[in-house]
Amino acid sequence: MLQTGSSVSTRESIHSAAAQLFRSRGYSRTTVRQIAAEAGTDPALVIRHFKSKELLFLETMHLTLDDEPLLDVPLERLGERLAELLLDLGGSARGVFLALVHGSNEPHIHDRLRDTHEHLFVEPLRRRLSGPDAGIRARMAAAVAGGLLYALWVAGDQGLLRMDRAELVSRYGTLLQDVLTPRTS
Amino acid sequence: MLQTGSSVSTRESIHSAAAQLFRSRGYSRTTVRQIAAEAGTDPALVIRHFKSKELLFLETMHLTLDDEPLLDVPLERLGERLAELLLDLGGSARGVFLALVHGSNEPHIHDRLRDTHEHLFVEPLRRRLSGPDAGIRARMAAAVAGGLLYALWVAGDQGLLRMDRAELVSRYGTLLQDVLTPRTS
DNA sequence: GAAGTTCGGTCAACAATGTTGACTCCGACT
DNA sequence: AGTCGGAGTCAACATTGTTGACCGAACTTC
Repeated sequence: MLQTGSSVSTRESIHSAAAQLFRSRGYSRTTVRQIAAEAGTDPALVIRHFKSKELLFLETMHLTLDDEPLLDVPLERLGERLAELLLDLGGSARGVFLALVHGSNEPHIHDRLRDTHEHLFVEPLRRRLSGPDAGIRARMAAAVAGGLLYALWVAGDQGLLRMDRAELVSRYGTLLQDVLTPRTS
Repeated sequence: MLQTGSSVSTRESIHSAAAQLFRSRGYSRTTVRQIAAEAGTDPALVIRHFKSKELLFLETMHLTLDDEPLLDVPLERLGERLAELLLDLGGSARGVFLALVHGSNEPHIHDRLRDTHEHLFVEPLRRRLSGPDAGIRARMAAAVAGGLLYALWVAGDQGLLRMDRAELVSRYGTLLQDVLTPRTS
Protein backbone atom coordinates (compact mmCIF):
# COMPACT_ATOMS: atom_id res chain seq x y z
CA MET A 1 0.00 0.00 0.00
CA LEU A 2 1.31 3.43 -0.80
CA GLN A 3 2.05 5.70 2.08
CA THR A 4 -1.10 6.21 4.01
CA GLY A 5 0.47 7.08 7.31
CA SER A 6 0.40 10.83 7.02
CA SER A 7 -2.78 10.98 4.98
CA VAL A 8 -4.86 9.14 7.52
CA SER A 9 -3.81 11.43 10.32
CA THR A 10 -4.41 14.65 8.41
CA ARG A 11 -7.66 13.30 7.10
CA GLU A 12 -8.75 12.63 10.64
CA SER A 13 -7.50 16.02 11.74
CA ILE A 14 -9.69 17.57 9.08
CA HIS A 15 -12.59 15.37 10.10
CA SER A 16 -12.48 16.27 13.78
CA ALA A 17 -11.78 19.94 13.14
CA ALA A 18 -14.72 20.08 10.75
CA ALA A 19 -17.00 18.27 13.18
CA GLN A 20 -16.17 20.69 15.94
CA LEU A 21 -16.58 23.77 13.79
CA PHE A 22 -19.78 22.62 12.13
CA ARG A 23 -21.25 21.81 15.53
CA SER A 24 -20.36 25.12 17.10
CA ARG A 25 -20.78 27.49 14.17
CA GLY A 26 -23.11 25.71 11.78
CA TYR A 27 -22.70 24.97 8.10
CA SER A 28 -22.76 28.35 6.43
CA ARG A 29 -20.72 30.12 9.08
CA THR A 30 -17.80 27.72 9.03
CA THR A 31 -15.41 28.14 6.14
CA VAL A 32 -13.18 25.61 4.48
CA ARG A 33 -10.22 27.78 5.31
CA GLN A 34 -11.15 27.76 8.99
CA ILE A 35 -11.31 23.97 8.93
CA ALA A 36 -7.95 23.78 7.20
CA ALA A 37 -6.36 26.18 9.67
CA GLU A 38 -7.77 24.29 12.66
CA ALA A 39 -6.49 21.02 11.20
CA GLY A 40 -3.13 22.59 10.40
CA THR A 41 -3.30 21.95 6.70
CA ASP A 42 -4.29 23.49 3.38
CA PRO A 43 -7.80 24.38 2.19
CA ALA A 44 -7.19 22.52 -1.04
CA LEU A 45 -6.46 19.34 0.89
CA VAL A 46 -9.79 19.58 2.66
CA ILE A 47 -11.55 19.48 -0.67
CA ARG A 48 -9.23 16.82 -2.06
CA HIS A 49 -10.02 14.50 0.83
CA PHE A 50 -13.79 15.06 1.00
CA LYS A 51 -14.69 16.26 -2.50
CA SER A 52 -16.69 19.26 -1.26
CA LYS A 53 -17.64 21.16 1.86
CA GLU A 54 -21.12 19.66 1.75
CA LEU A 55 -19.86 16.07 1.58
CA LEU A 56 -17.50 16.79 4.46
CA PHE A 57 -20.46 18.09 6.40
CA LEU A 58 -22.51 15.00 5.65
CA GLU A 59 -19.62 12.77 6.61
CA THR A 60 -19.12 14.45 9.97
CA MET A 61 -22.62 15.31 11.11
CA HIS A 62 -24.21 12.12 12.31
CA LEU A 63 -26.80 12.15 15.06
CA THR A 64 -27.27 8.89 16.86
CA LEU A 65 -29.34 8.00 19.87
CA ASP A 66 -28.70 5.16 22.23
CA ASP A 67 -32.16 3.63 22.05
CA GLU A 68 -31.57 0.95 24.65
CA PRO A 69 -33.26 3.10 27.28
CA LEU A 70 -36.36 3.05 25.07
CA LEU A 71 -36.35 -0.71 24.77
CA ASP A 72 -35.91 -1.89 28.33
CA VAL A 73 -38.53 0.34 29.90
CA PRO A 74 -42.10 -0.87 30.44
CA LEU A 75 -44.48 0.43 27.81
CA GLU A 76 -46.40 2.62 30.23
CA ARG A 77 -43.23 4.54 31.12
CA LEU A 78 -42.02 4.97 27.53
CA GLY A 79 -43.14 8.59 27.34
CA GLU A 80 -41.36 9.60 30.50
CA ARG A 81 -38.20 7.80 29.43
CA LEU A 82 -38.27 9.50 26.04
CA ALA A 83 -38.69 12.88 27.71
CA GLU A 84 -35.69 12.18 29.92
CA LEU A 85 -33.66 11.15 26.92
CA LEU A 86 -34.55 14.30 25.02
CA LEU A 87 -33.77 16.64 27.89
CA ASP A 88 -30.47 14.94 28.63
CA LEU A 89 -29.51 15.34 25.00
CA GLY A 90 -27.04 18.15 25.41
CA GLY A 91 -23.59 19.01 24.22
CA SER A 92 -22.60 17.69 20.87
CA ALA A 93 -26.06 16.37 19.99
CA ARG A 94 -27.44 19.87 20.20
CA GLY A 95 -24.81 21.18 17.82
CA VAL A 96 -25.36 18.42 15.32
CA PHE A 97 -29.13 18.80 15.43
CA LEU A 98 -28.95 22.54 14.93
CA ALA A 99 -26.40 22.20 12.15
CA LEU A 100 -28.68 19.78 10.35
CA VAL A 101 -31.75 21.96 10.81
CA HIS A 102 -29.99 25.12 9.73
CA GLY A 103 -28.21 23.49 6.84
CA SER A 104 -31.25 21.65 5.57
CA ASN A 105 -31.82 24.37 3.06
CA GLU A 106 -29.35 22.30 1.08
CA PRO A 107 -31.19 19.34 -0.46
CA HIS A 108 -28.72 16.68 0.59
CA ILE A 109 -28.61 17.96 4.15
CA HIS A 110 -32.40 17.98 4.14
CA ASP A 111 -32.33 14.31 3.16
CA ARG A 112 -29.96 13.62 5.99
CA LEU A 113 -32.26 15.38 8.45
CA ARG A 114 -35.23 13.40 7.21
CA ASP A 115 -33.36 10.13 7.62
CA THR A 116 -32.18 11.18 11.06
CA HIS A 117 -35.69 12.05 12.16
CA GLU A 118 -36.92 8.73 10.84
CA HIS A 119 -34.44 6.38 12.42
CA LEU A 120 -33.77 8.43 15.53
CA PHE A 121 -37.36 8.92 16.64
CA VAL A 122 -39.92 7.21 14.45
CA GLU A 123 -38.40 3.77 14.10
CA PRO A 124 -37.46 3.07 17.73
CA LEU A 125 -40.90 4.17 18.88
CA ARG A 126 -42.63 2.26 16.13
CA ARG A 127 -40.96 -0.92 17.29
CA ARG A 128 -42.41 -0.59 20.76
CA LEU A 129 -45.98 -0.06 19.60
CA SER A 130 -48.62 -2.34 18.20
CA GLY A 131 -52.08 -1.97 16.78
CA PRO A 132 -53.38 -0.72 13.43
CA ASP A 133 -52.40 2.93 14.06
CA ALA A 134 -49.02 2.17 15.59
CA GLY A 135 -47.26 3.89 12.71
CA ILE A 136 -49.33 7.03 13.07
CA ARG A 137 -48.81 7.21 16.82
CA ALA A 138 -45.08 6.71 16.42
CA ARG A 139 -44.91 9.52 13.87
CA MET A 140 -46.95 11.87 16.01
CA ALA A 141 -44.79 11.14 19.05
CA ALA A 142 -41.73 11.76 16.91
CA ALA A 143 -43.22 15.09 15.84
CA VAL A 144 -43.84 16.00 19.48
CA ALA A 145 -40.29 15.00 20.37
CA GLY A 146 -38.93 17.05 17.50
CA GLY A 147 -41.17 19.88 18.63
CA LEU A 148 -39.51 19.91 22.02
CA LEU A 149 -36.05 20.15 20.49
CA TYR A 150 -37.36 22.75 18.08
CA ALA A 151 -38.85 24.89 20.83
CA LEU A 152 -35.79 24.60 23.05
CA TRP A 153 -33.00 24.89 20.53
CA VAL A 154 -34.29 26.31 17.27
CA ALA A 155 -36.90 28.77 18.49
CA GLY A 156 -35.07 29.17 21.81
CA ASP A 157 -38.18 29.43 23.99
CA GLN A 158 -36.80 31.03 27.14
CA GLY A 159 -39.83 30.04 29.17
CA LEU A 160 -39.24 26.36 28.52
CA LEU A 161 -35.49 26.67 28.87
CA ARG A 162 -35.86 28.14 32.33
CA MET A 163 -38.32 25.51 33.52
CA ASP A 164 -37.42 22.99 36.18
CA ARG A 165 -36.12 19.91 34.44
CA ALA A 166 -38.12 17.51 36.62
CA GLU A 167 -41.37 19.30 35.87
CA LEU A 168 -40.61 19.42 32.17
CA VAL A 169 -39.83 15.70 32.19
CA SER A 170 -43.05 14.98 34.00
CA ARG A 171 -45.27 17.13 31.80
CA TYR A 172 -43.68 16.15 28.51
CA GLY A 173 -43.50 12.55 29.64
CA THR A 174 -47.23 12.26 30.18
CA LEU A 175 -47.86 14.18 26.98
CA LEU A 176 -45.72 11.76 24.98
CA GLN A 177 -47.28 8.84 26.81
CA ASP A 178 -50.74 10.02 25.78
CA VAL A 179 -49.62 10.11 22.19
CA LEU A 180 -47.95 6.71 22.30
CA THR A 181 -50.61 4.85 24.29
CA PRO A 182 -53.74 7.02 24.21
CA ARG A 183 -56.14 6.91 27.11
CA THR A 184 -59.44 5.72 25.70
CA SER A 185 -61.47 8.38 27.41
CA MET B 1 -40.24 66.64 -1.14
CA LEU B 2 -37.30 65.44 -3.13
CA GLN B 3 -38.03 63.03 -5.88
CA THR B 4 -39.28 59.90 -4.30
CA GLY B 5 -41.32 58.65 -7.20
CA SER B 6 -38.78 56.36 -8.79
CA SER B 7 -37.08 55.38 -5.56
CA VAL B 8 -40.23 54.14 -3.92
CA SER B 9 -41.12 51.95 -6.85
CA THR B 10 -37.70 50.38 -7.21
CA ARG B 11 -37.48 49.94 -3.48
CA GLU B 12 -40.74 48.08 -3.56
CA SER B 13 -39.61 46.10 -6.57
CA ILE B 14 -36.59 45.01 -4.61
CA HIS B 15 -38.74 44.26 -1.60
CA SER B 16 -41.18 42.01 -3.42
CA ALA B 17 -38.50 40.32 -5.49
CA ALA B 18 -36.53 39.60 -2.35
CA ALA B 19 -39.59 38.31 -0.53
CA GLN B 20 -40.39 35.92 -3.33
CA LEU B 21 -36.83 34.66 -3.69
CA PHE B 22 -36.22 34.29 0.04
CA ARG B 23 -39.46 32.36 0.37
CA SER B 24 -38.77 29.98 -2.48
CA ARG B 25 -35.00 29.54 -2.22
CA GLY B 26 -34.14 30.45 1.37
CA TYR B 27 -31.61 32.90 2.72
CA SER B 28 -28.27 31.43 1.76
CA ARG B 29 -29.34 30.25 -1.68
CA THR B 30 -30.67 33.58 -2.87
CA THR B 31 -28.07 36.08 -3.96
CA VAL B 32 -28.19 39.84 -3.95
CA ARG B 33 -27.53 39.80 -7.66
CA GLN B 34 -30.52 37.54 -8.23
CA ILE B 35 -32.71 39.94 -6.28
CA ALA B 36 -31.40 42.87 -8.28
CA ALA B 37 -31.96 41.09 -11.58
CA GLU B 38 -35.50 40.10 -10.60
CA ALA B 39 -36.22 43.67 -9.58
CA GLY B 40 -34.62 45.02 -12.74
CA THR B 41 -32.00 47.06 -10.98
CA ASP B 42 -28.44 47.03 -9.70
CA PRO B 43 -26.98 44.92 -6.88
CA ALA B 44 -25.46 48.01 -5.32
CA LEU B 45 -28.88 49.61 -5.10
CA VAL B 46 -30.23 46.66 -3.18
CA ILE B 47 -27.61 47.23 -0.49
CA ARG B 48 -28.03 50.98 -0.61
CA HIS B 49 -31.74 50.69 0.08
CA PHE B 50 -31.60 48.01 2.77
CA LYS B 51 -28.06 48.32 4.19
CA SER B 52 -27.34 44.59 3.94
CA LYS B 53 -28.74 41.33 2.67
CA GLU B 54 -29.57 40.29 6.22
CA LEU B 55 -31.54 43.46 6.97
CA LEU B 56 -33.40 43.05 3.70
CA PHE B 57 -34.25 39.53 4.77
CA LEU B 58 -35.50 40.69 8.15
CA GLU B 59 -37.55 43.42 6.54
CA THR B 60 -39.27 41.05 4.13
CA MET B 61 -39.71 37.86 6.14
CA HIS B 62 -42.60 38.44 8.48
CA LEU B 63 -44.83 35.59 9.56
CA THR B 64 -48.21 36.59 10.85
CA LEU B 65 -51.19 34.54 11.85
CA ASP B 66 -54.76 35.64 11.83
CA ASP B 67 -55.55 34.70 15.40
CA GLU B 68 -59.22 35.58 15.28
CA PRO B 69 -60.11 31.94 14.70
CA LEU B 70 -58.40 31.18 18.00
CA LEU B 71 -60.38 33.79 19.88
CA ASP B 72 -63.94 33.14 18.83
CA VAL B 73 -63.94 29.39 19.32
CA PRO B 74 -65.10 27.83 22.58
CA LEU B 75 -62.25 26.80 24.81
CA GLU B 76 -62.92 23.10 24.48
CA ARG B 77 -62.48 23.29 20.71
CA LEU B 78 -59.32 25.41 20.80
CA GLY B 79 -57.04 22.48 20.06
CA GLU B 80 -58.97 21.38 17.02
CA ARG B 81 -59.12 24.93 15.69
CA LEU B 82 -55.40 25.38 16.15
CA ALA B 83 -54.76 22.12 14.31
CA GLU B 84 -56.92 23.32 11.42
CA LEU B 85 -55.08 26.60 11.35
CA LEU B 86 -51.70 24.91 11.26
CA LEU B 87 -52.62 22.49 8.51
CA ASP B 88 -54.18 25.20 6.38
CA LEU B 89 -51.01 27.22 6.71
CA GLY B 90 -49.66 26.64 3.26
CA GLY B 91 -48.12 28.66 0.47
CA SER B 92 -46.20 31.71 1.50
CA ALA B 93 -46.33 30.94 5.21
CA ARG B 94 -44.45 27.73 4.62
CA GLY B 95 -41.71 29.54 2.73
CA VAL B 96 -41.33 32.22 5.37
CA PHE B 97 -41.25 29.68 8.19
CA LEU B 98 -38.63 27.58 6.47
CA ALA B 99 -36.56 30.60 5.56
CA LEU B 100 -36.57 31.70 9.19
CA VAL B 101 -35.69 28.24 10.47
CA HIS B 102 -32.93 27.70 7.95
CA GLY B 103 -31.55 31.19 8.30
CA SER B 104 -31.63 31.21 12.09
CA ASN B 105 -28.01 30.26 12.15
CA GLU B 106 -27.59 34.01 11.83
CA PRO B 107 -28.12 35.58 15.27
CA HIS B 108 -30.50 38.30 14.15
CA ILE B 109 -32.62 35.85 12.20
CA HIS B 110 -32.65 33.60 15.24
CA ASP B 111 -34.01 36.50 17.28
CA ARG B 112 -36.68 37.01 14.68
CA LEU B 113 -37.67 33.35 14.83
CA ARG B 114 -37.86 33.48 18.60
CA ASP B 115 -40.09 36.53 18.48
CA THR B 116 -42.24 34.93 15.80
CA HIS B 117 -42.67 31.76 17.83
CA GLU B 118 -43.55 33.84 20.85
CA HIS B 119 -46.18 36.09 19.41
CA LEU B 120 -47.47 33.68 16.78
CA PHE B 121 -48.13 30.73 19.05
CA VAL B 122 -47.40 31.36 22.70
CA GLU B 123 -49.14 34.68 23.23
CA PRO B 124 -52.48 33.97 21.50
CA LEU B 125 -52.80 30.68 23.37
CA ARG B 126 -51.71 32.20 26.63
CA ARG B 127 -54.51 34.72 26.37
CA ARG B 128 -57.15 32.01 26.14
CA LEU B 129 -55.93 30.11 29.19
CA SER B 130 -56.19 30.70 32.89
CA GLY B 131 -54.86 29.09 36.04
CA PRO B 132 -51.44 29.06 37.67
CA ASP B 133 -49.79 26.97 34.94
CA ALA B 134 -51.43 28.75 32.01
CA GLY B 135 -48.05 30.02 30.80
CA ILE B 136 -46.53 26.57 30.87
CA ARG B 137 -49.45 25.00 29.03
CA ALA B 138 -49.36 27.72 26.39
CA ARG B 139 -45.64 27.17 25.83
CA MET B 140 -46.03 23.44 25.63
CA ALA B 141 -48.87 23.74 23.15
CA ALA B 142 -46.74 26.15 21.14
CA ALA B 143 -43.94 23.59 21.16
CA VAL B 144 -46.34 20.91 19.93
CA ALA B 145 -47.61 23.24 17.23
CA GLY B 146 -44.07 24.05 16.19
CA GLY B 147 -43.34 20.35 16.25
CA LEU B 148 -46.04 19.72 13.69
CA LEU B 149 -44.62 22.31 11.33
CA TYR B 150 -41.15 20.97 12.03
CA ALA B 151 -42.13 17.39 11.24
CA LEU B 152 -44.05 18.35 8.11
CA TRP B 153 -41.81 20.99 6.63
CA VAL B 154 -38.36 20.84 8.17
CA ALA B 155 -37.92 17.11 8.68
CA GLY B 156 -40.33 16.36 5.84
CA ASP B 157 -41.98 13.32 7.44
CA GLN B 158 -43.56 11.61 4.45
CA GLY B 159 -45.82 9.51 6.63
CA LEU B 160 -47.46 12.58 8.12
CA LEU B 161 -47.51 14.43 4.82
CA ARG B 162 -49.45 11.62 3.19
CA MET B 163 -51.97 11.33 5.99
CA ASP B 164 -55.60 12.25 5.51
CA ARG B 165 -56.01 15.86 6.54
CA ALA B 166 -59.21 15.23 8.50
CA GLU B 167 -57.60 12.50 10.56
CA LEU B 168 -54.52 14.60 11.19
CA VAL B 169 -56.71 17.50 12.30
CA SER B 170 -58.65 15.21 14.61
CA ARG B 171 -55.64 13.52 16.17
CA TYR B 172 -53.53 16.66 16.51
CA GLY B 173 -56.58 18.59 17.67
CA THR B 174 -57.22 16.32 20.61
CA LEU B 175 -53.51 16.21 21.35
CA LEU B 176 -53.30 19.99 21.49
CA GLN B 177 -56.51 20.12 23.48
CA ASP B 178 -55.03 17.79 26.08
CA VAL B 179 -52.06 20.11 26.41
CA LEU B 180 -54.16 23.24 26.63
CA THR B 181 -56.88 21.94 28.94
CA PRO B 182 -55.58 18.70 30.46
CA ARG B 183 -58.00 15.98 31.41
CA THR B 184 -57.54 15.45 35.15
CA SER B 185 -57.38 11.69 34.90
C1' DG C 1 20.10 0.43 -8.25
C1' DA C 2 17.25 3.18 -11.91
C1' DA C 3 13.03 4.44 -13.67
C1' DG C 4 8.43 5.29 -13.07
C1' DT C 5 4.02 5.74 -10.83
C1' DT C 6 1.07 7.26 -7.33
C1' DC C 7 -0.33 9.92 -3.72
C1' DG C 8 0.01 13.77 -0.09
C1' DG C 9 1.03 18.46 0.07
C1' DT C 10 1.64 23.58 -1.46
C1' DC C 11 0.60 27.46 -4.16
C1' DA C 12 -1.73 30.30 -7.25
C1' DA C 13 -5.65 31.09 -9.50
C1' DC C 14 -10.71 30.98 -10.80
C1' DA C 15 -15.74 32.35 -10.52
C1' DA C 16 -19.21 33.88 -7.46
C1' DT C 17 -20.50 36.18 -3.22
C1' DG C 18 -21.72 40.57 -0.29
C1' DT C 19 -20.32 45.17 0.01
C1' DT C 20 -18.16 49.82 -0.88
C1' DG C 21 -16.63 53.93 -3.18
C1' DA C 22 -16.38 57.08 -7.07
C1' DC C 23 -18.87 59.08 -10.43
C1' DT C 24 -22.99 60.69 -13.17
C1' DC C 25 -27.56 62.50 -13.52
C1' DC C 26 -31.74 64.65 -12.56
C1' DG C 27 -35.29 66.95 -9.95
C1' DA C 28 -36.09 70.38 -6.28
C1' DC C 29 -35.25 74.34 -3.59
C1' DT C 30 -32.83 79.12 -3.01
C1' DA D 1 -28.83 80.21 -12.66
C1' DG D 2 -26.96 77.56 -9.29
C1' DT D 3 -26.44 74.22 -5.90
C1' DC D 4 -27.72 70.35 -3.26
C1' DG D 5 -29.35 65.66 -2.36
C1' DG D 6 -30.65 61.42 -3.50
C1' DA D 7 -31.20 57.69 -7.31
C1' DG D 8 -28.60 55.03 -10.44
C1' DT D 9 -24.33 52.93 -12.67
C1' DC D 10 -19.89 50.95 -12.77
C1' DA D 11 -15.74 49.13 -11.16
C1' DA D 12 -13.48 47.34 -7.58
C1' DC D 13 -12.56 44.93 -3.03
C1' DA D 14 -12.20 40.90 0.29
C1' DT D 15 -13.89 36.44 1.09
C1' DT D 16 -16.06 32.22 -0.27
C1' DG D 17 -15.68 27.18 -2.39
C1' DT D 18 -13.12 24.89 -5.73
C1' DT D 19 -9.59 23.56 -9.33
C1' DG D 20 -5.28 22.81 -11.70
C1' DA D 21 -0.29 22.92 -11.91
C1' DC D 22 3.60 21.72 -9.72
C1' DC D 23 6.74 19.31 -6.06
C1' DG D 24 8.46 15.58 -3.27
C1' DA D 25 8.65 11.26 -1.26
C1' DA D 26 7.70 6.42 -1.07
C1' DC D 27 6.57 2.24 -3.11
C1' DT D 28 6.67 -0.93 -7.35
C1' DT D 29 8.92 -2.79 -11.29
C1' DC D 30 12.54 -3.79 -14.22
